[in-house]
Amino acid sequence: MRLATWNVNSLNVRLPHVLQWLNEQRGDAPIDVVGIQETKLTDEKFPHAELLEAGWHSAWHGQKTYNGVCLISREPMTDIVKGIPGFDDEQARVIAGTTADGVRVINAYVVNGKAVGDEKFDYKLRWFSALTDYVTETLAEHEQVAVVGDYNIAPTAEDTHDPEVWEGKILCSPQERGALQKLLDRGLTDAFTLFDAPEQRFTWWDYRAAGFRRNLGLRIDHLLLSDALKARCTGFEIDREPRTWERPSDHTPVICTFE
DNA sequence: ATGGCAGGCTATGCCTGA
Repeated sequence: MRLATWNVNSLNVRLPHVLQWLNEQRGDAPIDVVGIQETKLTDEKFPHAELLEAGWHSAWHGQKTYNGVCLISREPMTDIVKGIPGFDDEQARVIAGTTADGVRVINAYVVNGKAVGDEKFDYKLRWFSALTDYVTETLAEHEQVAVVGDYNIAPTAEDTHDPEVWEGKILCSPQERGALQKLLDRGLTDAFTLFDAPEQRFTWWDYRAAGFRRNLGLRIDHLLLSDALKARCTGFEIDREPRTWERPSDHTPVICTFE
């Protein structure tokens, strides 16, 4: 089984890339589920029919202009839950579902936060705390859990292209890293840490100033695994290829393989 | 040098992103 996460920065613009990428992954090791963030689509505009025609099932949770998440899968997912239960949120940032073989997948687009101390930063921390409680409840109900998505948090200084620029700033503050650690402490492992760190570890590059060419990146997209799922994990890959395509998303897909 | 680029919309400039 292969599970992926990808912030596509508008599914309207990026649907051809998503279909091309899913198609290229077919064969020996096809993608079973990909959690997508920043669809930027209202529910009525979600390209459900186009995906189905291409052989993919989907579940979506969208809003106008901003945010929006979905799960695209080879087999239909079940028990779809949208948003964080019990957390009143106008922003469509979370969707969860269970795969055919019983893996509970929570797909999240974590709040950016704008700047440390900004009111959006406070919302980010409140929101992440609610996500942490939700994950804790999910771990009590399911053995195999994956919490995937765009976390908008670079876990360590090594996950930034230039710590001089990033340390202490948004995405890299002690508060955000502490919140991520608290989530991990509930019983999850960052799949990236299961294998030798690749030379290229970033998952996002700034559109500006030739960020990709100059490798001005961050590692902010993650797949966090419960112990039972971690035991099945045989591979981790950041696929930089779609970032090289014409008119790409600023994020690139991250994939976990399971036996 | 604190911007650059990209997407979406109240659109022909502004907001958000990371």
